Amino acid sequence: MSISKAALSRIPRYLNFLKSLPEDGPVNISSTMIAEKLGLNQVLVRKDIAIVGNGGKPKIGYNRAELIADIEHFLGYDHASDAVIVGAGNLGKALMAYGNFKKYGLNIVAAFDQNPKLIGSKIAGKYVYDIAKIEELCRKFKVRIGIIAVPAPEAQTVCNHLIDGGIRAIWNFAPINLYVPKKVVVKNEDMAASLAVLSKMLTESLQQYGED
Amino acid sequence: MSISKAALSRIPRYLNFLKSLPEDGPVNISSTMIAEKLGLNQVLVRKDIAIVGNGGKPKIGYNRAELIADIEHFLGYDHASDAVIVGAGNLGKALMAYGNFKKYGLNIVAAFDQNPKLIGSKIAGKYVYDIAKIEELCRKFKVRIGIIAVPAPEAQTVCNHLIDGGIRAIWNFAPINLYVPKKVVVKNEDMAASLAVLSKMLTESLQQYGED
DNA sequence: TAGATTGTTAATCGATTAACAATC
DNA sequence: TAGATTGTTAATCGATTAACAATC
Repeated sequence: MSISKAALSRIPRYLNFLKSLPEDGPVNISSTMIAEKLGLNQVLVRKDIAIVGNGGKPKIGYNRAELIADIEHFLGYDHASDAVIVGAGNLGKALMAYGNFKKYGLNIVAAFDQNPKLIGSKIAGKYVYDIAKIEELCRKFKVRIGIIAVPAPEAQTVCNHLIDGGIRAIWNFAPINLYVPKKVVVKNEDMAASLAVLSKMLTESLQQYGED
Repeated sequence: MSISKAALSRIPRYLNFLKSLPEDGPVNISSTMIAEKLGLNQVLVRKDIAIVGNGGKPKIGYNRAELIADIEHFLGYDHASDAVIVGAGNLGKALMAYGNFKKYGLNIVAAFDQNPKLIGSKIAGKYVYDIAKIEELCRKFKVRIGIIAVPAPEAQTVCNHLIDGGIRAIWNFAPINLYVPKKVVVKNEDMAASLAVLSKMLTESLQQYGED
């Protein structure tokens, strides 16, 4: 069954909500409830759940624990993929320290930086290697995912090295458009885009509800 | 003229691309070129540009400098909005050090943290205040945008304080669903969602192009 | 049985793409 | 003038929502 990016993006929200419910609360949960709490249409929620889980029961709803397990499996949280991160500055550190990635099926195995003061040190339990070793180490450990957390001017160079090392997916935090071969996928974490959307939402809200 | 979130998200990419062109290069640029470089449909690009700019010339294209100015104006990069950031840990620091926000029309005026060691210090030129002062200072300085960069368990509390302080837009980096009044807008920077999309793109690419 | 809820089929809506006229 | 490019109108596509049948 195929799933759209929009639908896919909602799945982790369902999981997050389901996990926030008290352990000793009701065993079952309805799509109506999920939809209401997350501000979504209930049919949409049911359709999304139909893709990831194996169904609920009319009048009963979905078994919460089962649904959690289904979503975690669907999202691959039960078998982590290895990743490397390039750039051990504030952003890189923040990402490594974030810690939740393992929960999200992403296992950061190493970091790279060009700063001699950082090379050889450990951050959040991960070794920081010389950026010159990207290709060699990615190949050696068969890593498929690279996270780019370097300043924009260095991002394309870093990206090229990652690809030379056999990386097939890039999570790009640098505010720049990367050029990659067709078989490499890029997901941009585009702060400027987010900010543009936030600004517009704010402007509309101020118009609709007034300044106070 | 109204603009969709999808279209809005593309606008900063155009700007970024236009600015990456050499200063002493051609004066004009065509939608065809922009579309090709960014991997978009050319009609889409023209429609987007029609919303933000005041037109190009058949056979000539768009004046690059004018288009840059139009986009910057449209995105509000020429009149910054004040914002505060809550959480001066790694992520908060990374966001403050990022520096580009001012370019993007966002002026971070202060940070808040609960850590006594940080309170009173300066990070990237911004004072870190006690988290207890959020409401008071947001009111005083009439700040409308709050950035949440605290751990998930604290996010809702912080959010409530920001709203009490008159904040109307929240940029949320905590992996949690925030509950807010109707007039407050929230933009989630949802890492789990991004990661889910990246994973799926990777899986599809591996299927389509093979493992190597 | 009656009501609540799931799941599916049809309708709607909005965004993207295609076709093409306008024009420098 | 001819060709390239913009800008607009129509067609397509996909996602969301509405209607409703199935069922515990």
